[in-house]
Amino acid sequence: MKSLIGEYHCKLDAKGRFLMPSGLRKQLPEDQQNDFVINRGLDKCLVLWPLSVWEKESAKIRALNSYDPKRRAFQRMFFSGAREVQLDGSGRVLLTSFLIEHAGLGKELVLEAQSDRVEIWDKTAFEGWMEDPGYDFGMLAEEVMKDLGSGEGG
Amino acid sequence: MKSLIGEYHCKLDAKGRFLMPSGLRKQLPEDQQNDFVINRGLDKCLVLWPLSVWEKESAKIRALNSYDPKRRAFQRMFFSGAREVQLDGSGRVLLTSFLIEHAGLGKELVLEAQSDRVEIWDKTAFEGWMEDPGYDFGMLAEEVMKDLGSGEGG
DNA sequence: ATAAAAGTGGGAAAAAGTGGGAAAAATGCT
DNA sequence: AGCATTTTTCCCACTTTTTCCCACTTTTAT
Repeated sequence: MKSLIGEYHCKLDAKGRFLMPSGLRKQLPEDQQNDFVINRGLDKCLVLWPLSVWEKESAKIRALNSYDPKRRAFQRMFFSGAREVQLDGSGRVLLTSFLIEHAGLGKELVLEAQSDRVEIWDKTAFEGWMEDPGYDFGMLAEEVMKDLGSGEGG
Repeated sequence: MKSLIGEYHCKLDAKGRFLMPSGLRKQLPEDQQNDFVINRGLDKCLVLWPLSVWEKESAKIRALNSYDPKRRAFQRMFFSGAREVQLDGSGRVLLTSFLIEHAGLGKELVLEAQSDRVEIWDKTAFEGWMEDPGYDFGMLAEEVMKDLGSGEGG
Protein backbone atom coordinates (compact mmCIF):
# COMPACT_ATOMS: atom_id res chain seq x y z
CA MET A 1 0.00 0.00 0.00
CA LYS A 2 1.19 3.51 -0.81
CA SER A 3 2.20 5.66 2.11
CA LEU A 4 -0.70 7.67 3.47
CA ILE A 5 -0.06 11.37 3.85
CA GLY A 6 -1.85 14.51 4.84
CA GLU A 7 -3.71 16.27 7.60
CA TYR A 8 -7.47 16.44 7.33
CA HIS A 9 -10.01 18.27 9.40
CA CYS A 10 -13.50 17.05 10.05
CA LYS A 11 -16.42 17.25 12.41
CA LEU A 12 -17.88 14.81 14.87
CA ASP A 13 -21.68 15.01 14.80
CA ALA A 14 -24.14 14.52 17.63
CA LYS A 15 -24.23 10.77 17.08
CA GLY A 16 -20.48 10.40 17.27
CA ARG A 17 -19.89 10.07 13.53
CA PHE A 18 -17.41 11.73 11.24
CA LEU A 19 -17.04 11.65 7.48
CA MET A 20 -13.92 10.00 6.16
CA PRO A 21 -12.41 12.81 4.10
CA SER A 22 -12.52 11.83 0.47
CA GLY A 23 -8.90 12.85 -0.03
CA LEU A 24 -7.85 10.28 2.50
CA ARG A 25 -10.18 7.64 1.24
CA LYS A 26 -8.85 7.98 -2.29
CA GLN A 27 -5.36 7.19 -1.11
CA LEU A 28 -6.49 3.71 -0.14
CA PRO A 29 -6.80 0.77 -2.53
CA GLU A 30 -10.43 0.35 -3.57
CA ASP A 31 -10.93 -2.86 -1.67
CA GLN A 32 -9.69 -1.28 1.55
CA GLN A 33 -11.79 1.84 1.65
CA ASN A 34 -14.56 0.47 3.80
CA ASP A 35 -13.18 -1.71 6.56
CA PHE A 36 -11.06 -0.44 9.38
CA VAL A 37 -10.12 -1.04 12.97
CA ILE A 38 -9.83 1.78 15.45
CA ASN A 39 -7.93 1.46 18.70
CA ARG A 40 -6.36 3.59 21.39
CA GLY A 41 -3.21 5.37 20.41
CA LEU A 42 -0.16 5.59 22.61
CA ASP A 43 -0.63 9.33 22.73
CA LYS A 44 -3.95 11.00 23.51
CA CYS A 45 -5.50 10.01 20.20
CA LEU A 46 -7.06 7.10 18.36
CA VAL A 47 -5.52 5.12 15.54
CA LEU A 48 -7.47 4.08 12.47
CA TRP A 49 -6.03 1.00 10.74
CA PRO A 50 -7.02 -0.27 7.33
CA LEU A 51 -8.16 -3.81 8.08
CA SER A 52 -5.32 -5.50 6.24
CA VAL A 53 -2.73 -3.47 8.13
CA TRP A 54 -4.46 -4.25 11.40
CA GLU A 55 -4.37 -7.94 10.73
CA LYS A 56 -0.64 -7.96 10.24
CA GLU A 57 0.05 -5.80 13.25
CA SER A 58 -2.35 -7.54 15.60
CA ALA A 59 -0.90 -10.93 14.72
CA LYS A 60 2.39 -9.77 16.20
CA ILE A 61 0.79 -8.61 19.40
CA ARG A 62 -1.27 -11.73 19.65
CA ALA A 63 1.83 -13.89 19.44
CA LEU A 64 3.26 -12.44 22.64
CA ASN A 65 3.34 -14.69 25.69
CA SER A 66 0.29 -13.75 27.71
CA TYR A 67 1.57 -15.37 30.88
CA ASP A 68 4.11 -12.57 31.16
CA PRO A 69 2.46 -9.70 33.07
CA LYS A 70 3.95 -6.90 31.01
CA ARG A 71 3.06 -8.48 27.73
CA ARG A 72 -0.40 -9.28 28.99
CA ALA A 73 -0.86 -5.68 30.06
CA PHE A 74 0.21 -4.50 26.66
CA GLN A 75 -2.13 -6.90 24.91
CA ARG A 76 -4.95 -5.73 27.09
CA MET A 77 -4.30 -2.14 26.23
CA PHE A 78 -3.92 -2.89 22.55
CA PHE A 79 -6.90 -5.14 22.00
CA SER A 80 -9.39 -3.87 24.49
CA GLY A 81 -9.77 -0.43 23.04
CA ALA A 82 -10.11 -1.71 19.52
CA ARG A 83 -13.24 -1.79 17.42
CA GLU A 84 -13.90 -2.88 13.88
CA VAL A 85 -15.73 -0.23 11.88
CA GLN A 86 -17.26 0.08 8.45
CA LEU A 87 -18.23 3.24 6.66
CA ASP A 88 -21.96 3.87 6.51
CA GLY A 89 -23.87 4.69 3.33
CA SER A 90 -22.58 8.24 3.39
CA GLY A 91 -18.97 7.28 4.02
CA ARG A 92 -18.93 7.99 7.73
CA VAL A 93 -17.29 6.28 10.69
CA LEU A 94 -19.23 5.77 13.89
CA LEU A 95 -17.20 5.99 17.10
CA THR A 96 -18.16 4.46 20.42
CA SER A 97 -18.46 6.69 23.44
CA PHE A 98 -15.51 5.18 25.25
CA LEU A 99 -13.20 5.81 22.31
CA ILE A 100 -14.42 9.39 22.13
CA GLU A 101 -13.69 9.77 25.79
CA HIS A 102 -10.32 8.12 25.65
CA ALA A 103 -9.04 10.59 23.10
CA GLY A 104 -10.98 13.49 24.57
CA LEU A 105 -12.60 14.21 21.23
CA GLY A 106 -14.75 17.30 20.88
CA LYS A 107 -16.64 18.54 17.86
CA GLU A 108 -13.59 19.24 15.71
CA LEU A 109 -11.19 16.49 14.72
CA VAL A 110 -7.87 16.26 12.98
CA LEU A 111 -7.01 13.14 11.00
CA GLU A 112 -3.29 12.75 10.62
CA ALA A 113 -2.11 10.17 8.12
CA GLN A 114 0.97 8.20 9.14
CA SER A 115 2.46 5.82 6.59
CA ASP A 116 -0.05 2.97 6.82
CA ARG A 117 -2.40 4.20 9.52
CA VAL A 118 -4.26 7.35 10.52
CA GLU A 119 -4.24 9.11 13.87
CA ILE A 120 -7.45 10.74 15.07
CA TRP A 121 -7.02 13.74 17.34
CA ASP A 122 -9.16 16.32 18.96
CA LYS A 123 -8.33 19.51 17.07
CA THR A 124 -7.43 21.52 20.14
CA ALA A 125 -5.36 18.73 21.64
CA PHE A 126 -3.54 18.28 18.35
CA GLU A 127 -2.73 21.95 18.04
CA GLY A 128 -1.59 21.99 21.64
CA TRP A 129 0.69 19.05 21.04
CA MET A 130 2.09 20.67 17.92
CA GLU A 131 2.92 23.83 19.82
CA ASP A 132 4.56 21.97 22.65
CA PRO A 133 5.37 18.38 21.74
CA GLY A 134 7.77 18.01 24.64
CA TYR A 135 10.60 17.55 22.17
CA ASP A 136 12.68 19.81 20.02
CA PHE A 137 12.17 18.64 16.46
CA GLY A 138 15.74 19.32 15.44
CA MET A 139 17.16 17.26 18.26
CA LEU A 140 14.56 14.61 17.71
CA ALA A 141 15.41 14.35 14.04
CA GLU A 142 19.07 13.96 14.81
CA GLU A 143 18.49 11.30 17.40
CA VAL A 144 15.98 9.33 15.44
CA MET A 145 17.82 9.44 12.15
CA LYS A 146 21.45 9.07 13.18
CA ASP A 147 21.67 5.33 12.71
CA LEU A 148 20.14 5.38 9.28
CA GLY A 149 23.32 6.30 7.46
CA SER A 150 22.43 7.99 4.21
CA GLY A 151 19.92 10.74 3.63
CA GLU A 152 18.95 13.63 5.83
CA GLY A 153 15.40 14.37 6.72
CA GLY A 154 14.17 17.23 4.50
CA MET B 1 -10.22 -17.69 14.69
CA LYS B 2 -9.84 -13.96 14.12
CA SER B 3 -8.45 -11.93 17.00
CA LEU B 4 -11.19 -10.88 19.37
CA ILE B 5 -11.15 -7.18 20.00
CA GLY B 6 -13.02 -4.53 21.90
CA GLU B 7 -14.17 -3.27 25.25
CA TYR B 8 -17.81 -3.81 26.08
CA HIS B 9 -19.82 -2.60 29.03
CA CYS B 10 -22.63 -4.57 30.53
CA LYS B 11 -24.65 -5.05 33.66
CA LEU B 12 -24.88 -7.90 36.09
CA ASP B 13 -28.52 -8.31 37.08
CA ALA B 14 -29.97 -9.42 40.39
CA LYS B 15 -29.72 -13.05 39.36
CA GLY B 16 -26.04 -12.83 38.50
CA ARG B 17 -26.52 -12.79 34.76
CA PHE B 18 -25.08 -10.57 32.08
CA LEU B 19 -25.84 -10.29 28.38
CA MET B 20 -23.06 -11.27 26.03
CA PRO B 21 -22.69 -8.07 23.99
CA SER B 22 -23.74 -8.72 20.43
CA GLY B 23 -20.64 -7.06 19.08
CA LEU B 24 -18.53 -9.60 20.84
CA ARG B 25 -20.69 -12.55 19.97
CA LYS B 26 -20.60 -11.68 16.30
CA GLN B 27 -16.84 -11.92 16.29
CA LEU B 28 -17.05 -15.61 17.13
CA PRO B 29 -17.61 -18.36 14.57
CA GLU B 30 -21.26 -19.40 14.60
CA ASP B 31 -20.62 -22.77 16.12
CA GLN B 32 -18.71 -21.21 19.00
CA GLN B 33 -21.16 -18.57 20.11
CA ASN B 34 -22.84 -20.61 22.81
CA ASP B 35 -20.35 -22.67 24.73
CA PHE B 36 -17.68 -21.25 26.98
CA VAL B 37 -15.57 -21.94 30.01
CA ILE B 38 -15.01 -19.34 32.67
CA ASN B 39 -12.13 -19.47 35.11
CA ARG B 40 -10.11 -17.20 37.34
CA GLY B 41 -7.88 -14.73 35.58
CA LEU B 42 -4.30 -13.99 36.51
CA ASP B 43 -5.30 -10.45 37.38
CA LYS B 44 -8.37 -9.52 39.42
CA CYS B 45 -10.80 -10.65 36.77
CA LEU B 46 -12.37 -13.70 35.22
CA VAL B 47 -11.54 -15.17 31.85
CA LEU B 48 -14.18 -16.34 29.42
CA TRP B 49 -12.84 -18.90 26.95
CA PRO B 50 -14.58 -20.07 23.81
CA LEU B 51 -14.75 -23.80 24.34
CA SER B 52 -12.36 -24.68 21.53
CA VAL B 53 -9.75 -22.25 22.84
CA TRP B 54 -10.17 -23.60 26.33
CA GLU B 55 -9.52 -27.11 25.14
CA LYS B 56 -6.21 -26.17 23.58
CA GLU B 57 -5.06 -24.01 26.43
CA SER B 58 -6.10 -26.34 29.22
CA ALA B 59 -4.31 -29.20 27.48
CA LYS B 60 -1.07 -27.27 27.88
CA ILE B 61 -1.66 -26.75 31.56
CA ARG B 62 -2.70 -30.32 32.09
CA ALA B 63 0.51 -31.47 30.45
CA LEU B 64 2.65 -29.84 33.12
CA ASN B 65 4.44 -32.20 35.46
CA SER B 66 2.14 -32.41 38.47
CA TYR B 67 4.81 -33.97 40.69
CA ASP B 68 6.39 -30.53 40.85
CA PRO B 69 4.72 -28.54 43.66
CA LYS B 70 4.73 -25.21 41.84
CA ARG B 71 3.27 -26.63 38.69
CA ARG B 72 0.72 -28.54 40.70
CA ALA B 73 -0.28 -25.36 42.51
CA PHE B 74 -0.68 -23.55 39.23
CA GLN B 75 -2.82 -26.32 37.83
CA ARG B 76 -5.04 -26.17 40.87
CA MET B 77 -5.41 -22.43 40.56
CA PHE B 78 -6.18 -22.69 36.88
CA PHE B 79 -8.74 -25.47 37.03
CA SER B 80 -10.41 -25.13 40.40
CA GLY B 81 -12.54 -22.13 39.62
CA ALA B 82 -13.35 -23.21 36.11
CA ARG B 83 -16.91 -23.65 35.01
CA GLU B 84 -18.52 -24.53 31.72
CA VAL B 85 -21.31 -22.14 30.74
CA GLN B 86 -23.88 -21.78 27.99
CA LEU B 87 -25.88 -18.74 26.94
CA ASP B 88 -29.57 -18.72 27.89
CA GLY B 89 -32.38 -18.02 25.45
CA SER B 90 -31.71 -14.28 25.58
CA GLY B 91 -27.98 -14.67 25.08
CA ARG B 92 -26.96 -14.23 28.70
CA VAL B 93 -24.30 -15.85 30.85
CA LEU B 94 -25.08 -16.92 34.37
CA LEU B 95 -22.22 -16.57 36.84
CA THR B 96 -21.84 -18.46 40.08
CA SER B 97 -21.53 -16.50 43.29
CA PHE B 98 -18.09 -17.97 43.76
CA LEU B 99 -16.79 -16.40 40.54
CA ILE B 100 -18.55 -13.11 41.21
CA GLU B 101 -16.77 -12.87 44.52
CA HIS B 102 -13.39 -13.86 43.21
CA ALA B 103 -13.33 -11.00 40.73
CA GLY B 104 -15.14 -8.62 43.05
CA LEU B 105 -17.83 -7.98 40.47
CA GLY B 106 -20.43 -5.31 41.17
CA LYS B 107 -23.36 -4.25 39.06
CA GLU B 108 -21.29 -2.81 36.21
CA LEU B 109 -18.95 -5.02 34.21
CA VAL B 110 -16.39 -4.50 31.53
CA LEU B 111 -15.77 -7.30 29.03
CA GLU B 112 -12.43 -6.87 27.44
CA ALA B 113 -11.44 -8.98 24.47
CA GLN B 114 -7.90 -10.23 24.44
CA SER B 115 -6.88 -12.01 21.23
CA ASP B 116 -8.70 -15.33 21.68
CA ARG B 117 -10.35 -14.93 25.06
CA VAL B 118 -12.34 -12.37 27.01
CA GLU B 119 -11.57 -10.89 30.40
CA ILE B 120 -14.44 -10.01 32.71
CA TRP B 121 -13.77 -7.11 35.07
CA ASP B 122 -15.65 -5.08 37.57
CA LYS B 123 -16.03 -1.71 35.88
CA THR B 124 -14.50 0.31 38.68
CA ALA B 125 -11.59 -2.11 39.05
CA PHE B 126 -10.94 -2.00 35.32
CA GLU B 127 -10.97 1.77 35.19
CA GLY B 128 -8.65 1.83 38.15
CA TRP B 129 -6.27 -0.49 36.38
CA MET B 130 -6.43 1.54 33.18
CA GLU B 131 -5.64 4.74 34.98
CA ASP B 132 -2.76 3.21 36.81
CA PRO B 133 -1.68 -0.09 35.30
CA GLY B 134 1.67 0.17 37.02
CA TYR B 135 3.26 0.67 33.61
CA ASP B 136 3.60 3.49 31.17
CA PHE B 137 2.13 2.18 27.94
CA GLY B 138 4.58 3.99 25.75
CA MET B 139 7.51 2.42 27.61
CA LEU B 140 5.76 -0.90 27.69
CA ALA B 141 5.20 -0.82 23.96
CA GLU B 142 8.83 -0.07 23.36
CA GLU B 143 10.02 -2.84 25.64
CA VAL B 144 7.59 -5.46 24.53
CA MET B 145 7.87 -4.77 20.83
CA LYS B 146 11.52 -3.94 20.42
CA ASP B 147 12.57 -7.38 19.22
CA LEU B 148 9.84 -7.65 16.66
CA GLY B 149 11.48 -5.44 14.08
CA SER B 150 9.16 -3.13 12.16
CA GLY B 151 5.94 -1.57 13.27
CA GLU B 152 4.92 0.14 16.44
CA GLY B 153 1.88 -0.69 18.42
CA GLY B 154 -0.61 2.01 17.60
C1' DA C 1 -24.05 28.46 -14.45
C1' DT C 2 -24.93 23.84 -13.90
C1' DA C 3 -23.88 19.39 -12.58
C1' DA C 4 -21.54 16.32 -9.73
C1' DA C 5 -19.34 15.16 -5.60
C1' DA C 6 -18.64 15.95 -0.69
C1' DG C 7 -20.43 16.87 3.67
C1' DT C 8 -24.37 17.09 7.32
C1' DG C 9 -28.44 16.12 9.94
C1' DG C 10 -32.15 13.54 11.44
C1' DG C 11 -36.16 10.02 11.48
C1' DA C 12 -37.84 5.30 11.43
C1' DA C 13 -37.15 0.36 11.48
C1' DA C 14 -34.67 -3.19 13.51
C1' DA C 15 -31.79 -5.18 16.88
C1' DA C 16 -29.91 -5.28 21.46
C1' DG C 17 -30.48 -5.03 26.23
C1' DT C 18 -33.20 -5.60 30.62
C1' DG C 19 -36.29 -7.17 34.06
C1' DG C 20 -39.30 -10.21 35.89
C1' DG C 21 -42.72 -14.11 36.27
C1' DA C 22 -43.90 -18.90 35.84
C1' DA C 23 -42.45 -23.66 35.29
C1' DA C 24 -39.33 -27.08 36.54
C1' DA C 25 -35.96 -29.11 39.35
C1' DA C 26 -33.61 -29.78 43.55
C1' DT C 27 -33.58 -29.81 48.52
C1' DG C 28 -35.21 -30.59 53.05
C1' DC C 29 -38.55 -31.77 56.59
C1' DT C 30 -42.10 -34.68 58.98
C1' DA D 1 -42.71 -41.45 50.74
C1' DG D 2 -45.20 -37.13 50.35
C1' DC D 3 -45.44 -32.38 50.78
C1' DA D 4 -43.46 -27.80 51.27
C1' DT D 5 -39.81 -24.62 50.28
C1' DT D 6 -36.02 -22.93 47.89
C1' DT D 7 -33.26 -22.62 43.86
C1' DT D 8 -32.61 -22.82 39.07
C1' DT D 9 -34.05 -22.53 34.37
C1' DC D 10 -36.58 -20.93 30.75
C1' DC D 11 -39.27 -17.79 28.33
C1' DC D 12 -42.01 -13.60 27.49
C1' DA D 13 -42.65 -8.67 27.06
C1' DC D 14 -41.06 -4.09 27.45
C1' DT D 15 -37.40 -0.34 26.82
C1' DT D 16 -33.44 1.56 24.93
C1' DT D 17 -29.95 1.81 21.62
C1' DT D 18 -28.16 1.17 17.23
C1' DT D 19 -28.31 0.88 12.41
C1' DC D 20 -29.76 2.13 8.12
C1' DC D 21 -31.41 5.13 4.88
C1' DC D 22 -33.21 9.39 2.94
C1' DA D 23 -33.04 14.19 2.00
C1' DC D 24 -30.96 18.48 2.18
C1' DT D 25 -26.80 21.85 2.03
C1' DT D 26 -22.33 23.15 0.66
C1' DT D 27 -18.36 22.86 -2.04
C1' DT D 28 -15.77 21.71 -6.21
C1' DA D 29 -15.18 21.07 -11.09
C1' DT D 30 -16.30 21.95 -15.89
